[in-house]
Amino acid sequence: MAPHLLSIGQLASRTGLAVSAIRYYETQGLIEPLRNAGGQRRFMRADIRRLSFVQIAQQFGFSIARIRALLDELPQGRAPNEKDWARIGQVFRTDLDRRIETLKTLRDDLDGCIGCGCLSMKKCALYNPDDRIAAKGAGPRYLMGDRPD
Amino acid sequence: MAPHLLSIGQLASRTGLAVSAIRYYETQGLIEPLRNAGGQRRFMRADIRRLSFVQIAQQFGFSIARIRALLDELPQGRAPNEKDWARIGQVFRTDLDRRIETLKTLRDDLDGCIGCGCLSMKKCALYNPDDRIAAKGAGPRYLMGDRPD
DNA sequence: CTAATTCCTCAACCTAACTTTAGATCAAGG
DNA sequence: CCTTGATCTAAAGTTAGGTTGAGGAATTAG
Repeated sequence: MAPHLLSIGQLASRTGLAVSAIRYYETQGLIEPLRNAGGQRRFMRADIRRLSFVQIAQQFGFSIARIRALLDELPQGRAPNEKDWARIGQVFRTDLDRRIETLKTLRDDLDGCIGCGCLSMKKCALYNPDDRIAAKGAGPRYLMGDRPD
Repeated sequence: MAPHLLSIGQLASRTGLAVSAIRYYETQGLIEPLRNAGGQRRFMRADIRRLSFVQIAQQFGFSIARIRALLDELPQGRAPNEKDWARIGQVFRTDLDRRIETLKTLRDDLDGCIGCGCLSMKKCALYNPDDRIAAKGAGPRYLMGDRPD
């Protein structure tokens, strides 16, 4: 085997991924291995980093589709350099900040609720959280079940 | 219909849930409606709050199984009071705090990475995150694909 | 009383992210 | 050359959290 090419099993042990997962990622367009004469997949060393990136992104809660979009921004011809990866890191950063803020707001709302008995009263911040769940469409207007009238 | 009992359609419009979702929640043990003579479900008003709680808990990212466990702590005979709900609120609070901390750690690690070119270098905090992903078993030791030697 | 709703159950389908299985082929060691 | 282990494809199975549809019964409005 060409010294710089890896079989799927070798890539699996280098990344910690299951062989089946790597094949699945190929169907999802996250990697595009070469094939040898016998039809077996042959991966470049850069694919190790690429799949490692996939795993990190998944820890961050990104979907396969979103990860593919990020990977599509990497250069095609050359191996990605530090700046390429750093630019993607910035996307993570922004996303994490947003998620932390969301959770903090939720927690703070909840704090008010615990203090004031919100979970059964009419005025709590979770009571009419239109802004937070607006994206979900015509959801419940009065989450804890009390009526407006 | 008894004045204090609700049909599944009424409960659906009061909670914003789909009728099918309410039936599903019953199969999952989140609610146990009565049945009328004709075999149709009849819900108590307290179930409005119960299902509203389910929706809030889902916003918090809790699984059905975990929500069922929380609901199981509510009193059986009487309608839950403020203290009952507040005790559960405390569980949310603890969980949220833990998740915020996790995300912050991840973000701070990432900040170091962006600053130092981590995403392609050998020493970044994401490089060997055993502590963070230990629970996942024998995962990759060197996430970004560089070898230890 | 009749028609229109609503509700019933059961089974099948859906997305995401994979794993498992079956049967066949490829590659490498002795 | 032969055996063993790795790989191949395609299809089906898995878990979570539901939705959809078929065929039939109950309720409600007029």
